[in-house]
Amino acid sequence: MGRPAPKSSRGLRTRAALVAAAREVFERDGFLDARTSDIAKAAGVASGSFYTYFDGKDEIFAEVVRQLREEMLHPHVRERTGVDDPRELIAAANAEYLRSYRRHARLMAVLEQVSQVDESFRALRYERGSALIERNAAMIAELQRLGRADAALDARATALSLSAMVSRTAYLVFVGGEPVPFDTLVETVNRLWFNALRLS
Amino acid sequence: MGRPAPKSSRGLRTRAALVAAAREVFERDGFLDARTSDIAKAAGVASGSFYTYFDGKDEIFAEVVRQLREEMLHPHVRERTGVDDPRELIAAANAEYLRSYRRHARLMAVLEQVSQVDESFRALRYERGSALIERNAAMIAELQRLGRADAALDARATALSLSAMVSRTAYLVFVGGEPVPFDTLVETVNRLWFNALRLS
Amino acid sequence: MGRPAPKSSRGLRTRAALVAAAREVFERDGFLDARTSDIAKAAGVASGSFYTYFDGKDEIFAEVVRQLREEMLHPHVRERTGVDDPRELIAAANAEYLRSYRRHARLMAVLEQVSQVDESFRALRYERGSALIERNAAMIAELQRLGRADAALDARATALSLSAMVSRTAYLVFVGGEPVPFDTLVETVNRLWFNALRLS
Amino acid sequence: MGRPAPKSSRGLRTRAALVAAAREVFERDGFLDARTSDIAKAAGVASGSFYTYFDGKDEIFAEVVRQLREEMLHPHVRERTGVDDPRELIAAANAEYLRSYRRHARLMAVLEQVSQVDESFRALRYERGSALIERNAAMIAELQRLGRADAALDARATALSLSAMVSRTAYLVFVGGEPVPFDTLVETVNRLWFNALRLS
DNA sequence: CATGAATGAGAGTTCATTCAT
DNA sequence: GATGAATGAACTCTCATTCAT
Repeated sequence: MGRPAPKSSRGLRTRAALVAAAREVFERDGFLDARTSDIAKAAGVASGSFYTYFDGKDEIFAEVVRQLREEMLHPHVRERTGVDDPRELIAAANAEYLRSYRRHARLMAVLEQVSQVDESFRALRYERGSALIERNAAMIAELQRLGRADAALDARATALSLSAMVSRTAYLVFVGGEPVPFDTLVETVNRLWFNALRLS
Repeated sequence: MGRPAPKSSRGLRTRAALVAAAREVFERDGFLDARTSDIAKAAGVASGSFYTYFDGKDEIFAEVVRQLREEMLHPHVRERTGVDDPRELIAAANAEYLRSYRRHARLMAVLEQVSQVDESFRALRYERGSALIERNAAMIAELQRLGRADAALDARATALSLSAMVSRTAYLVFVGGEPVPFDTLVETVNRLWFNALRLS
Repeated sequence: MGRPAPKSSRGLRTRAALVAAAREVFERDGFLDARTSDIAKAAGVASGSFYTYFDGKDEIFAEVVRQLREEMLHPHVRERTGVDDPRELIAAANAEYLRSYRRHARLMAVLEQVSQVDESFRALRYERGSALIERNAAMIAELQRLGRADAALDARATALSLSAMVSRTAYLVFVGGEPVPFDTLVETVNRLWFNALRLS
Repeated sequence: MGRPAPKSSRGLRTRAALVAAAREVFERDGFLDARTSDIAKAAGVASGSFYTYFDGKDEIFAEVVRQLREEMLHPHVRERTGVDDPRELIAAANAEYLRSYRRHARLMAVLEQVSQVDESFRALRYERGSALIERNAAMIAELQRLGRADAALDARATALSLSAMVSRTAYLVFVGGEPVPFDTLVETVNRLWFNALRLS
């Protein structure tokens, strides 16, 4: 699956140029209207060269998303070990997520579009991929066990709902243009989490 | 814009058959893969007859959505005058919305898809359509004024976020197949609203 | 399988024009070099109209071959009941086949080409399709039983070989241009059959 | 025409590897579906290296066929001098041909395919190549002159037909899978020759 | 001599929309 | 009003061949 990786540095450069061009084209045109030939042109290569590295639009989009994930996860998120106040943890995660979303809003919009169209990209969305929900559910359950969160809530349904709330609101604001200032958004979302969980 | 409404009863019947067929086809194939010729075939008319009544796929989809809104709003929602306990009001609205969503899940999925693709359908979604957000925001502000809801929350951002939470979670469960029992979903969502607002 | 049959007489005409055009194009260009767009153009219709009636080159070629078979089998072959001298029967069948082959030489050449390329057209060749071999084998076995043909021959292998001889020689002469006069060809082939079988 | 023969032993090795690889690829994929890049890959060289030795697919195929002819003709055929019973000569030639055909069935199938597609390869086939037909015709004429073969037959047409019979039947059995045991095939073909010629 | 990336013309196919009957 | 055939622009993907390194 997928074309063989380039063996020369020239190939490496061309491939990278294609991915960068794809990102631009996807952001500009959306997934459906993007044409492989436009990506090739934007990368400054012949249309056929696209197929030296990718099997089609899906493949290169997957690569773009892979890069996006790196950019959204790497920075600070996991490195925040040592923090054990759940409020701080949640607040930091939300803020980080919203900052990332804002930075990559156009691409997130495309990802959202693709998720609706292509089953296989569903998993890449915030609320589902990578067991984020499960991790949050576990955290909530633990807080409930410690008597620090509302015990009447179903941990998993709560994790799902609150995560959905953050990602969806981010979409409505950064992509949909709902007029909410960034700081207000972060504060509101955080406070809603705390209140919702009845975090002591 | 739009084709003239049919005058004969035969024309009325054909038009209705097309709309019903469109709904089936959209539910089965999604918006993008639905072909006008398939809709015509499903309605038992010639492909050309489609254009006697509609200008294209968008037009007939708009009609289907118009019907959907009728079905989702009419029943009991607005008629629930006289109730003034905010908890009951919110709980009833959420439950009703989730029930509707479940009933029309396939079409809601298509609507979601279309929203991503076609700018002009964005407005039809739950969180924005018909000033629902604004009404919720007003309600929240009123509760805050009465000292019955967390005064620290931004009313509009809160209305937006909580509405987004409900609709997005509905999507994840009813369309995406997230395994959450219906009653758990309703209870969780309601409780999250109450907690989030600190409804006294 | 296959596109729906035309429902109007106009459609019938267009379909027929496409088949006729296909025959010309196949005879002129061979199967591999024939383009569906050329067939459409030769039929005087838009390139897309081709697909109103056929799924692709294979489909229309199959239709051309179907017509060819009609033309090659109908005329006199089966109607020659009442003849029971095996020599006459064989001679008549060979002569008829060779006459047909000569008449349709160009198309037979294309059919030969396609048989080499596409598994699914193999069966259309003379030596295999339609149990011709089996019928000949049965005839040979019967003659052997009556003591009128060389009993030492394997009936089926003989039928296969002699049929192959006729069709292949026809190909070499009518398509390949081997310089053998028609009458010489018929006489030689007949005499070879008689001798080979030792028909008394 | 054709690229210059390699001078270094390294070049010699590469060229030989390409020819061997070509043979495998042709047998596996047929002529039309074989890609020069696959041949290069199978030979363990870069795709561009192919063109150091050959001008294209046709060229290397010609080389493969040249090798095939060597293998099919060299062994015993010509060395059988001293035999002058025509029956033995014919029987030996047929048996040898059929044995060779069976051994190289896959490649013969490809050769057959190519003959249909490429004019310039027609001449390589059994029935025409290298004056075999003419030699057979001369032999038949001689036998007729000696009164040992049916004088009523046209010598050349007969040579053509009987040769065609053998090669075509071989194709049908070894490539087409017609169920005829090898020994039955040889015996039948031989006896058909003898009978057909009325060899005394 | 070997490498492997780059090229780009070209063919098949789809389907929304029109319109003569 | 209904029919259904006709249209044709648009886009993807392949692969033999070249050539700079």
